[in-house]
Amino acid sequence: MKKDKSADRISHIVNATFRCIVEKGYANVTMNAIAEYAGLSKGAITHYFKSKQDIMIAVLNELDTKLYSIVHKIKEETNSKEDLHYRLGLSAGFQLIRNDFTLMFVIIDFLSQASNNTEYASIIKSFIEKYRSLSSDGVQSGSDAGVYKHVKPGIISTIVVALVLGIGIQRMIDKEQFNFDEISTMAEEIVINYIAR
Amino acid sequence: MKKDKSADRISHIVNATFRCIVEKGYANVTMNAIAEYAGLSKGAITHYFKSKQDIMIAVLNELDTKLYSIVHKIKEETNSKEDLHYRLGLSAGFQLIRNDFTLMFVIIDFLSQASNNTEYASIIKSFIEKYRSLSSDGVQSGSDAGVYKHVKPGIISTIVVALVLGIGIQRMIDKEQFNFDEISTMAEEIVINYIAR
Amino acid sequence: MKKDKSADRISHIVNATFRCIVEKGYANVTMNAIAEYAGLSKGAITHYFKSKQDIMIAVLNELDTKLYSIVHKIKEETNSKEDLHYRLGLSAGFQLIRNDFTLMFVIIDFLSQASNNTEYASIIKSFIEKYRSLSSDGVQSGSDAGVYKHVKPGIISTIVVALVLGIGIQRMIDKEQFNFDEISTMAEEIVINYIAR
Amino acid sequence: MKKDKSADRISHIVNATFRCIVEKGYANVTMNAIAEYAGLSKGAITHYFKSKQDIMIAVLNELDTKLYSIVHKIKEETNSKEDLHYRLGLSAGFQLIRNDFTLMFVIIDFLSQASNNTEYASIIKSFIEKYRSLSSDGVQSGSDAGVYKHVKPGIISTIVVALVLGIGIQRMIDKEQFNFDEISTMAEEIVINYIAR
DNA sequence: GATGAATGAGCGTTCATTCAT
DNA sequence: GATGAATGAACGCTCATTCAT
Repeated sequence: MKKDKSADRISHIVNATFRCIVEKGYANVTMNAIAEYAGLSKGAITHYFKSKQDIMIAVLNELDTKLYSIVHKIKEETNSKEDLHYRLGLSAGFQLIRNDFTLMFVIIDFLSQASNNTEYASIIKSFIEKYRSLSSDGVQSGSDAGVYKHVKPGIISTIVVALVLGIGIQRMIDKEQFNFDEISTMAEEIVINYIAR
Repeated sequence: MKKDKSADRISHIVNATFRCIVEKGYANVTMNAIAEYAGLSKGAITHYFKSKQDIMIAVLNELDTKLYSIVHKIKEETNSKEDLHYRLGLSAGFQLIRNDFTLMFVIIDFLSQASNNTEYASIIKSFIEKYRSLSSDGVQSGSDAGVYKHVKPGIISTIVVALVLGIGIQRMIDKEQFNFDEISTMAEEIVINYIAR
Repeated sequence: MKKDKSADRISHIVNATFRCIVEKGYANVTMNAIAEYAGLSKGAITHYFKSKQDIMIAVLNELDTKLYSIVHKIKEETNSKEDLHYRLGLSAGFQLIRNDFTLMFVIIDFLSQASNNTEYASIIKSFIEKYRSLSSDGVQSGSDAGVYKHVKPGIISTIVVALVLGIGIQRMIDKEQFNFDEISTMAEEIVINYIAR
Repeated sequence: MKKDKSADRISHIVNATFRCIVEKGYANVTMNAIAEYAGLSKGAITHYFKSKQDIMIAVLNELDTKLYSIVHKIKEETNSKEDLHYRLGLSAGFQLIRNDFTLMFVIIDFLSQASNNTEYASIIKSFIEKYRSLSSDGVQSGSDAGVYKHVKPGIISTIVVALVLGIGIQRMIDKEQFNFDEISTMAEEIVINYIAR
């Protein structure tokens, strides 16, 4: 029971920190701000996490887990042979960043830290790889099922991930004018047009 | 002559700062670090730039200018009707980030700051727009020349930019294993396959 | 109880700063110096005050409060109709700066900052006005009681304050030789000679 | 001839610095600001003065000289036995600060520095003494001439100076509402009422 | 003479971290 | 468990002063 309470607190702090990053940006998140957002004292934060970096890693892992669960859910849903779109995982990715506007901000924030932080780097790398792997598996299965041409799944999946990231970034910059739906639909069409028989 | 010397110093500081960002990441660039990289005293830096942010904006503008000049050069080169690849501007983008490994790091760094810095945001936005516009023009002219299908150039160009950014990011994360050439070639093929008659 | 401890610390810092101003002069008071005088770290100071200016304003307000309480005390004491001296408030002012040698230093220091700091200016103005008002009331009551001639109390009180400030400044400059008692006695005599029936 | 040019430059710099103090306050005067006000380069300033403090001392000396010349002029004018006012030097002092609004600011600025700067202190002291001495002489001569009572001139002159300083300070604080003329007239009346036969 | 580039000490302030209570 | 007082290193920046040109 105590463990659960502790786990709750930890999760509460992680969520507060996530909101903090979304609103202020990674660089402007302070321990004070996290404490404020969490409605706890500064001391309480350091009681559960030994350093700021530890909190950030927990946030990143939480993000990874959240995204993975969505990815996994989609994998389960796309067993129909005809579903070319879902098989690719492109729609899934677009849906992800479409519904949560803040996701790209946080990903880019961590990405920019990753070059000087091996721990961040490896979590991000693993996440990207998991997503590519999902997409790759989908392509392979589509290929095996005869609905896709014979293509290298690893290459296609990289392109799929690139489109999600690249389109997400451009919407980030362009907020108001970006026609997300039209562009994401076209991106899917282009890829499927290439690999579909 | 004196003016030139001053301009040299300014350019020297901007370059030092760029290297600094590449090696340490934006967040870890300090005035002290810039001074060290530039081989000058801290005071000398503030003699030429009134604030750290001013240096950063100069770096970003310099980056913008550099990229634009390459983009412009490519525009001049692609007057042959048959050159489907260059017309799109995809090859150009890939070449850019292929040859300068550090470019993506710096772009992502500034991008992550942009959400809290309108000045950065507008420079980045303008750069992305310039690139999209180049690509868009290429698509339009290809369309007019009858080598491309009738497509919305604005959409295609967004996808082109997305591919360059998204592939660049993945190489950034994957440094050693990423098969940049194979992936970029395939990305081009997919897009051209879609729009070519 | 905890609150009291915090209030103690704040008061401790304010006192340390006051001593600092007395010994070094406003312009030479640094956060480091305040911390040293208070026997705390620099960080501890900013824990209680968000800026140096905030400390200074606290010092000035404390000064104002201290002086006002003396002024008030004197007001209570001067209900005897015959007490021409106390009624004016001149003796009170002289006593004030006579007993605390450092007072004039600090007042002049803040005064010199006031032209560029509206917050200081308004606190000083309010203090001066409170003192003039006390003096003015005394004159008026003396006038009503028939022990003073009919004079404009507002003018007399300004002259009273001027004498306290002007004599205080000259003692400040002249430290050793200044015959404070003889001069202040004569100043009172001159004013009382004018307004007494 | 060269000497004169140099003297001109020095005087030019001193004047620029004086204006600088008036507009910004002593604490905010920088070498850069002086150079700007003087329309010279920073190097030119240090060519004529070896340090910032040296310029300030020159400004203070210039101020002393200016004031002394006015004081001296008045001394010459007040040989008429009947002129009780001028003899005291009170009118002179009031005229001085009445016509040049900025004078009190600068005097207070230097005064606040004086406690930690013996050079400033001695110049200010000497100026105050010169003024007291003038007033004192006037009182003495008035006493000898039989138009004044027998009083201690040293004491009266201190009170005269106190009134000028104290009234000047109050006008400084009160800018808009201060009724300078009425108050200064009354101040004179009070003193003369006391010492006149 | 005159310039302004360059220096570096010192400023106010921020903030992750420690620890007594 | 929980607090927030306290620390001190590091930050961006200012500015009097020096000195090569």
